[in-house]
Amino acid sequence: MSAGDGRGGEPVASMKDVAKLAHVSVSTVSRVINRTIPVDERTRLQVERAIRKLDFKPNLLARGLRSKSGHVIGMAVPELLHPALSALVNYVEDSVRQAGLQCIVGNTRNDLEIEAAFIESLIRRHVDGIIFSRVSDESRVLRVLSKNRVPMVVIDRALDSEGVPTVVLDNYQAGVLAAEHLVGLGHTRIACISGSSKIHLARERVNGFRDTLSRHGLHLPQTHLYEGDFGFETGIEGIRRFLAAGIPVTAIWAGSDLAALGAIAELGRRGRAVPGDVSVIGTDDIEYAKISFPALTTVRQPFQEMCRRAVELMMVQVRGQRPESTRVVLPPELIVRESTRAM
Amino acid sequence: MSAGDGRGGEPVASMKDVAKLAHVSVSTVSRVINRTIPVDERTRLQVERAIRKLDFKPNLLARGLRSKSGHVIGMAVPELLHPALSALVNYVEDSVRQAGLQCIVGNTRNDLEIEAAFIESLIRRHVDGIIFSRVSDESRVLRVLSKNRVPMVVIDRALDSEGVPTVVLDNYQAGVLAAEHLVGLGHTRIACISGSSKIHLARERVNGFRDTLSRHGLHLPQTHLYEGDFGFETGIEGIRRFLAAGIPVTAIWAGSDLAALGAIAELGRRGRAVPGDVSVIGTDDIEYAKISFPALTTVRQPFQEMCRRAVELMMVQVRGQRPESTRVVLPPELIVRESTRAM
DNA sequence: TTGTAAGCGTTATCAT
DNA sequence: ATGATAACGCTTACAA
Repeated sequence: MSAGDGRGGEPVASMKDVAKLAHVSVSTVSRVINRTIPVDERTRLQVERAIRKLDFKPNLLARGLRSKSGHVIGMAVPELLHPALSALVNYVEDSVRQAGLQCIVGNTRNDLEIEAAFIESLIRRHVDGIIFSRVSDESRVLRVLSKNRVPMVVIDRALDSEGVPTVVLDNYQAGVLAAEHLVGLGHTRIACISGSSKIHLARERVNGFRDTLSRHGLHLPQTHLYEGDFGFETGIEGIRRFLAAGIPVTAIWAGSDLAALGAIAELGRRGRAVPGDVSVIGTDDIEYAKISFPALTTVRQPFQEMCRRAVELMMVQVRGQRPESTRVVLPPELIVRESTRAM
Repeated sequence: MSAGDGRGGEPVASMKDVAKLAHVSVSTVSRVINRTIPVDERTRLQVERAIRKLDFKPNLLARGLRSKSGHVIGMAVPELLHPALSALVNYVEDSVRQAGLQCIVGNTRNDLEIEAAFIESLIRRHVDGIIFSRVSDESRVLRVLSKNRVPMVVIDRALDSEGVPTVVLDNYQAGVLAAEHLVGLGHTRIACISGSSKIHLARERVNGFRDTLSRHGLHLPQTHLYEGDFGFETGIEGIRRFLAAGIPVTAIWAGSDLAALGAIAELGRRGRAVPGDVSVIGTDDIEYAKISFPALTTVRQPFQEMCRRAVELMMVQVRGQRPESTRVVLPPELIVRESTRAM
């Protein structure tokens, strides 16, 4: 209510103000800031003094409008509370920041409407690029892409169609690693809790797992394979099924750490100790894997590297170049902790 | 290399193109889009047809430049992999989206340099507002605030200084709830693993805890209080100290769920069952509290509500109003799961 | 080396 | 109800 109450402070200096104070033209100020064209030492110092004096900060909106790059990218994930996906956001943000840009992140909540609206907004905002995780609907994304030609990279879940640069895990190899670990520990009664076989990535993983068991003379019958999703509940449900069917497993591979954790919890509640009675190995290596008890043995997805490569792939496009490879496949890694044990 | 190889597609329609196609002026197009001034039914239809035909999308950069609102806010958190903080991002993003804006999120990594650079960028970008979590350095933030007068809200860790709108947990009450739960279960040998007493919020929590124990005729000696941080390792270290000192506790309150989980893991490795031998209660109610085994009893921090209120507090300022209350204090809630048990 | 001026795509203030 | 036209703050030919 008193004087000086209103917000606003000093009314934000613009290049014009700086120019006036330094007795030069705005273009000279621009040159000093962007170091694009050599400027006389003396005038440069003058301009820099004026900038400091006015605490001038270039307006990124104006710059973006003019030079067609706002130095922002968009990142869409289907779920922000999921530890694997927040890891993705974390590492993408890191790489993006190192490249000098910022990240608009959107949680699409696995909702096509929200996803579409978010992408639409990003395009209106003329972001430099978009990084996607787990796209829910291929066609929609591709339509957006073809219309607007905004640099785009898909991470973690590949689109089958070519042309959209993609970073994925070698999912078959993930299955191989899990199977070899369990077999190496002497297990023979082995089961698998997986994502839906409709999802390419889930199929690949199971194939690698099954093939490797076969190579060791072991069989993975359909009864020993529970297909749910990659969530915690799926782990619980998988154990319930196996127990209800009286299947005497001593080792289980889960297609996600969350499912593995669900399995461990349910086994515990049913009086089975992990790894005493049953060994459990997960997939992903989310943060919780380290801090759970028993700490989770898992097939690690190199999230950090995946994100680094995705951002790299995007920046190449931003610079107007064609990416060398349009599909980056990264190897998984076995991380042995406490939840698996020799028979 | 073939023709049509270059990127760009059709060269993005602008309002001018729409105006030309609809045989009207750009101002009319603007009016149709913003419904700010009544427009003749017939011309409106014409314009709308042209918009559809050209797949015109207003350029948010230009709009932001002109109307001084880019419909973006910035959100800074010190750590994106921490489940409590990714919860914050999740819920803030949700509320912000519902308000029709988007979120630029930055992980400041507890690094003052990064934090300062991020905030600086947000200001250059003329974001509508900034939401902070766990500010590392008060003075710096306040300086930025006073210079630029950008709407700002601090969440989760209050600044002591008045004037910066803040949303916090009633930390004293959190301690009260934890103590009452443990006392109600019949425990008398009670310890506490807390954050540094230098942090106001940690002190408050311990005060609530200690006062409540006193009210029940119990004492919390300094030996039964381990001060670390809010991380997993702190839980481990706390247990080690208690065990090394031969302190026979039967119940522990940890100042974060992460520390509680660390405590449970270390107890397990030392052969103590939870809740069989020792009851453990945490603070926060992160996602992992539900899915750990045993599921974690905890004092819940209402993250969703906190974020909703924070965004609300910010939007009020964005609209140029003064917030009614400059400090919102939300009550914690006791969530009983499996990790605590009666003596 | 420096200045002038024309945009970038909007919104907002005038007239008409 | 509609149309010129001037900003918004910056970059960038083009001149000087």
